[in-house]
Amino acid sequence: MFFEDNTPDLLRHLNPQQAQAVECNPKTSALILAGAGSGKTRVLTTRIAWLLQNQHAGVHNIMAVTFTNKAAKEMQTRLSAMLPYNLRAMWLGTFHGICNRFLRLHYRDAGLPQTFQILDSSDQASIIKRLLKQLNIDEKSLAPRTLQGFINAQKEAGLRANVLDAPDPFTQRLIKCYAEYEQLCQREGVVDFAELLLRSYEILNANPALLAHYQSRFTHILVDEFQDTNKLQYAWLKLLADGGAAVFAVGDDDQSIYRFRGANVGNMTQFLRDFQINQPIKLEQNYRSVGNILAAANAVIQNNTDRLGKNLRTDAEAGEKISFFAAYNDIAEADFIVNEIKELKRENWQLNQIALLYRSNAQSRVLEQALFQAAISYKIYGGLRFYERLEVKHALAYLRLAINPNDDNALLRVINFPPRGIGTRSIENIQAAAQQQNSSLWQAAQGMGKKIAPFIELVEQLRGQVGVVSLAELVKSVLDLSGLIKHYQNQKQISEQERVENLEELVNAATGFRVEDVQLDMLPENLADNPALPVIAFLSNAALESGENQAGSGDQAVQLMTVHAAKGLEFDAVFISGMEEGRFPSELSMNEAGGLAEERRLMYVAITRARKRLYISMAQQRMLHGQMQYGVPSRFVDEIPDSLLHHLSPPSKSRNLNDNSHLIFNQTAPAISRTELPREFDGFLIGENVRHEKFGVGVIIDASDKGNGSANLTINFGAQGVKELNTAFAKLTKI
DNA sequence: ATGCGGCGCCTTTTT
DNA sequence: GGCGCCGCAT
Repeated sequence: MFFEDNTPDLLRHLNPQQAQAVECNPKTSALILAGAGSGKTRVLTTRIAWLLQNQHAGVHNIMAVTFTNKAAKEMQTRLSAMLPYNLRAMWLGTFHGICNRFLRLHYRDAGLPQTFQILDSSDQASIIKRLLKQLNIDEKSLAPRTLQGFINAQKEAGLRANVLDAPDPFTQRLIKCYAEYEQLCQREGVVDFAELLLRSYEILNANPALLAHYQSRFTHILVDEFQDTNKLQYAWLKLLADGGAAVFAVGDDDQSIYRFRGANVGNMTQFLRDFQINQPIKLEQNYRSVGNILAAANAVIQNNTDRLGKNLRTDAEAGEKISFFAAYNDIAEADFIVNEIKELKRENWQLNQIALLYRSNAQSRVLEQALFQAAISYKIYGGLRFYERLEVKHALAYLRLAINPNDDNALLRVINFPPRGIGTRSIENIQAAAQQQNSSLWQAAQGMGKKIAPFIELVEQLRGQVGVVSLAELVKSVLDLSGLIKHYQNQKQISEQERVENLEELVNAATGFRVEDVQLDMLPENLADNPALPVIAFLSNAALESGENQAGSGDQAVQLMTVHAAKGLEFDAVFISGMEEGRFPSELSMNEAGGLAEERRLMYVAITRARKRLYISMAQQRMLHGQMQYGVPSRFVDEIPDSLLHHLSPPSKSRNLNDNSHLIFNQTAPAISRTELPREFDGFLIGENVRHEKFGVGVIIDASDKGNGSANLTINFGAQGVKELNTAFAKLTKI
């Protein structure tokens, strides 16, 4: 199309819309609206290859940004396979990874120590708790979570404490704490996730020469999952592209599910305006799902307004209908899923091609238990990841002290772990001294008593090893000299033995760690002569990539994860569990403006993960957070046309209780039984779903016998409210 | 000064 | 079910 096209091979496997996207004008920006399963990654990587092969750009002119490390790696792998070039000069990584590289390169401009550490969200939470204590603010009057959310939201909007103002005293106090937090982090040389971006943006903005350099270098910026960018990320991109770079943004407004952490779908329309793009290019051909599944996804998402407008189509056959199962309780739901998985296994479906999705991590427990008892191997993604484990964080804290003893957070974490007789009192003394002389805890702790001396000695010893011994040796030293490993070895419980294994695994990770391989996090050249380089790289890697790829994807195991975690993945068979109103959509989202629409997009993401078969299930009763919850089917189930659904009727206990079916009952009884037999009230059970001609579908949450054969039922009809009805008068049908 | 048991409170999604 | 806090025993 442009110039001589010497890459027909590249385009051969693309459909016309994909080819149009890949070959669009290399000098101007473009927005690609790419539906689920429409070949988004292929278009993105082919575009890069096309730019290079047609000499529209050199490798060093390209920056490619993704949100997850997984996506970055995937792109890296595909590009390496596609192209004969060395791609090292290309900046390819996550927003956070790229900004990390940038700040390490320009640490002086950024006003940071070269060895600055990255806080993950739990590190940030503990700093905030410490801060509140220091400021004498009661956690009840200001929840740490609230402050943490406030700080991150402000940073993501590009706002520093000194430009904020508020009329109400509560917000004023938040702003004050934000300012204190900034100081604290600065003093300790630590940087949270949002700070990586904000600081990068600020130094570019404040330094014309620097900005000009990067603007002329990066002539092509490609962005994946553009719908997930927040305002700050967009401003950063816009600043970088302001010298005339062509931005190739790929996204799907229907898959925007990270609004809660600042993602702003509005960036897509903003982008069209700011970069003068007439028409987005739409990829609407779906190559993933069978017809019925796609039809269900389209039907659900159509209930959202303000979409950019896009309808996926497929040439695939209709396939099977979507199975819907309403279980009596969560355990029965898990049993249903396990039985279906067994059946799939018999039909030779690959276990690792089966995914089990849920809205929140807490729902995984029951499913896990059922899978475990059925001896079906499974793999859980998310939840506690490797680098987030307590013992691993302890070990990393020692490592952080080894390169920066002024890291107060790290010091507090391990000064008395394993226990070495430094109690709350001593720590308070150190903190007071530090505050008085405006120094770090480490400095204040010098010469403060004989209990503390061995700890100081220990840290000094570790510091002396940095750059002298290998990274793996250093980690081993940490475990041995600190007594961490011995501490856990002395514990009797099996769970503690697992911690020993994790620590050993950490040594393995350090042994296998190659600084050169961290190309994705891209450590800059000016660090090369710093003896702490491997340690810094290792720690950055741990913070930015908290072990998300540790799962052996090749293993034959059912994949368990939240719907969020499933984005970007696909499976032959998918189970969406816990489809109850209030769980999915989550009732917490209902109070927020636009919350329901976001939940619906989440449902859209969940449905479109499935290639061939989709199951949707719910539990009328569920034990969650130690409380019994009663649920009716999610509204999202109602939004799927009935013609696409296949209702699998649950084994109805109430119907069978009076005949001799107790044998069947025993047979289907959950392996882990939680309650005795449910009691009947005029044929109804607590937790059962019923339909009332006026109030619609509800769930029985309480009942009492009237003595004359009828019963009073308390029924929750959701939006229609809670009603008390007598079975003798009300027309109720079970469903 | 530390360790441990009991009690009350919260509870979504993640780079 | 998990976590922080408190009070008591060591």
